[in-house]
Amino acid sequence: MRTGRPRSFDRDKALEGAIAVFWEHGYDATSIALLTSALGIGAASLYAAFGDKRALFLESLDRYIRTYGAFTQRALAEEPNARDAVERLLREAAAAYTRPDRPRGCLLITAATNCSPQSADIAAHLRDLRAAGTRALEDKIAAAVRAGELPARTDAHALATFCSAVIQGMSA
Amino acid sequence: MRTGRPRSFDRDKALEGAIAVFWEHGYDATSIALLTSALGIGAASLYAAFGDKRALFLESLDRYIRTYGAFTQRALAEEPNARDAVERLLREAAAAYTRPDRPRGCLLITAATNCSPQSADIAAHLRDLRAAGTRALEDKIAAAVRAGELPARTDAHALATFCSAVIQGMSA
DNA sequence: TCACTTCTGTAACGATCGTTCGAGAAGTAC
DNA sequence: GTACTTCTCGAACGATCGTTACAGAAGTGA
Repeated sequence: MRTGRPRSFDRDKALEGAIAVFWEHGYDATSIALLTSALGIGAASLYAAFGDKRALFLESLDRYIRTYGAFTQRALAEEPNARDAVERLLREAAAAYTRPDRPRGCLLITAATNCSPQSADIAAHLRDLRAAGTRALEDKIAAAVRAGELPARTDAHALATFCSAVIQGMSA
Repeated sequence: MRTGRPRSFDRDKALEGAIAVFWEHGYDATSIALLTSALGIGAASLYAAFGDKRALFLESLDRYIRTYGAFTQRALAEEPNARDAVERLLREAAAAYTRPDRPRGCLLITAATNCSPQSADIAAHLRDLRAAGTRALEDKIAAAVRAGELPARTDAHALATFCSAVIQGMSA
């Protein structure tokens, strides 16, 4: 059994709250004071539970991708046809980014636009994640081209990039 | 003649430099220290010439719209056909947002995403400016529909919103 | 009960934020 | 020359940033 004074808050609920705050304000604009007041816990507790701000953001990001943002991977994995996958992707993105009970847009897209120079690594990390998503879409399209579902002259890279741009535009 | 010690720098050049810094880092992430080092001016001189940070940003924004961002209004004003206007808009936006000698994207779109709560009015102002641009596009499309250039059932609002989303996506 | 461990609230750290004050520099007007 | 106005440099303001030290609270194991 774990000894010592038990934590007075639910770590998972706090993480969920942190996701909401980061989602709404981005990384830089989310201060520790904002987090502590939103989550109702002291700064020391937050640091003891999650490390520093950067680690808390990365953990929030990881959970976000596996929950709120998972529809993108599901669309690509569950739809056998590439065209259906793209259509579902766009439809679900439009729905997900405008839900009234959640912050608007996509955490990956908006969290680190215009970040300060000292958090450039966070911005780079988010850029990599977005690029990975675009590449997954490109692979799906390229596979469909090889399978004959799409015209042979389809530029998979350009099409995937365009779809990502549309999604990023919807997010804003 | 204006008496007193003359200003040691070119106000217009400084404003141009401020546009570049705001364009690259956004509003919140642009600190006064960043501006003074980029422009080679002391903080007091900057305040004497432009007021405070907010006023400097608004003046930079005004000048940006009339120079770098003017292609949008030109496309709508100079192209008689709505379809040509939209095509030109998209092409010129793609070119303008990827010029290697300038920061990427659009200042209006990226400057105040994820801003801190105390600069929410700046974000609201930028939102209004973007909305005005979308409305101008919508008016152009609606006029084309009335003139018979586009199908009568065209949803001008939806189409204009979609084009704006694509442009905003290209900016990111 | 008593040691031990872990968490919590408070207060503070140095750094940076936007902004301003004061002394001196650099001009014009007389 | 002197008076006057304006700008420039450096230091400093209070506020906030992310982060941590410290003392006490609240548990477990004996």
